[in-house]
Amino acid sequence: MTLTQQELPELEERADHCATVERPHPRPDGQDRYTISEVADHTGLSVHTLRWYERIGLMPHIDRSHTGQRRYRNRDLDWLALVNKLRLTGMAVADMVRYADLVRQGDHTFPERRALLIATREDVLRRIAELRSTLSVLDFKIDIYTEYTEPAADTVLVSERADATA
Amino acid sequence: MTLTQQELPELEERADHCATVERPHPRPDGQDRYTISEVADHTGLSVHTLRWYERIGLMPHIDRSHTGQRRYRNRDLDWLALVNKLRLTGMAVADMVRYADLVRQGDHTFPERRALLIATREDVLRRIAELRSTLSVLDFKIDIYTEYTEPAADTVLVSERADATA
DNA sequence: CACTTGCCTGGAGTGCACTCCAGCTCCTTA
DNA sequence: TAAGGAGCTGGAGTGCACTCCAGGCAAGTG
Repeated sequence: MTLTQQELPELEERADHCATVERPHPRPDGQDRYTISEVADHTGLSVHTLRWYERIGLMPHIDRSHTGQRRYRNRDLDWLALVNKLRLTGMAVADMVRYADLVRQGDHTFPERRALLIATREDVLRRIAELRSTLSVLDFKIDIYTEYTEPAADTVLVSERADATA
Repeated sequence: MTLTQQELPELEERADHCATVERPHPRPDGQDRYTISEVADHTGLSVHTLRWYERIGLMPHIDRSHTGQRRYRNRDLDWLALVNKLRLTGMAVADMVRYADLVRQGDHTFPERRALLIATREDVLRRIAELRSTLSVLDFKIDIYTEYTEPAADTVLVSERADATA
């Protein structure tokens, strides 16, 4: 409990930071022709995964060099950043492919895209609520274990037992 | 952004609610001998999953009826509630089994259990931060689509284009 | 008594999201 | 020019977390 209160500012700060400070592109537009391994380094995804994303239709068309090697652009990095975020929220890859399809189909899919994002947003809110609830449980149990493993010298030991499920 | 601010109270409320209002046991201690399907209904886990959890060592010993059928107790429901929460945070089943092992080994594992919970807690905080960051991105994109799909009658249409990765 | 329902077991199967492999081309460096 | 390294493809393999199946037992119902 105590810890939850303590951490709130930390969370806010992080969220704001991530929202406003976009990681800049490694190279400016015009000189943005990244190899697959550069993109892997930048995004944290493996080269296997990058090729696989393309196969399943999760990526837009990727430019190729004259020898057929992939050359990613800054907009591809942006797309991958979004995919990465959605992935971390637990969104299924199939749903992301659905969204990619909508983008490919053109501007008339704006309402559908919007609906999909709003549904995702609701889902993210639910997950945050779940996590905060879990955090309370963890703090409760950690407090109990702390009492048992680090009893303060000037404190009378509580006779209460650590709860059965701890 | 606007929406994020708006939702904060909702999140807090939910977290507090889940933390403080424990769902009571369906039956009081002493009359708590639930069949596997009752437990499945209560926890939302399938009977398959419940049996599988037992097989892999994620459950403590479960009582059996004279005919060999499982009879779960209230403390088993409590344990499953914890497992369910940890599962929703993305904790690997193998890690939960590790924790269950520590519980089985007895009180001398208190420090190790505490360390494990603290590590999990850090992980949960990271996930919450990620989700909040994703939320910002979603709100940003939703705002853009809202402008394009529901332009207010008294508002001049902005000429800015929806960003490329939307 | 037959029938249905619920539970039991060990083991096989499923879906997802990667992850790796074999065999190839192309380019650079010694 | 030989060797090494990065990239290419289609397809096979992996690990996780379930999910289902076959075959059987026990209790309740008409």
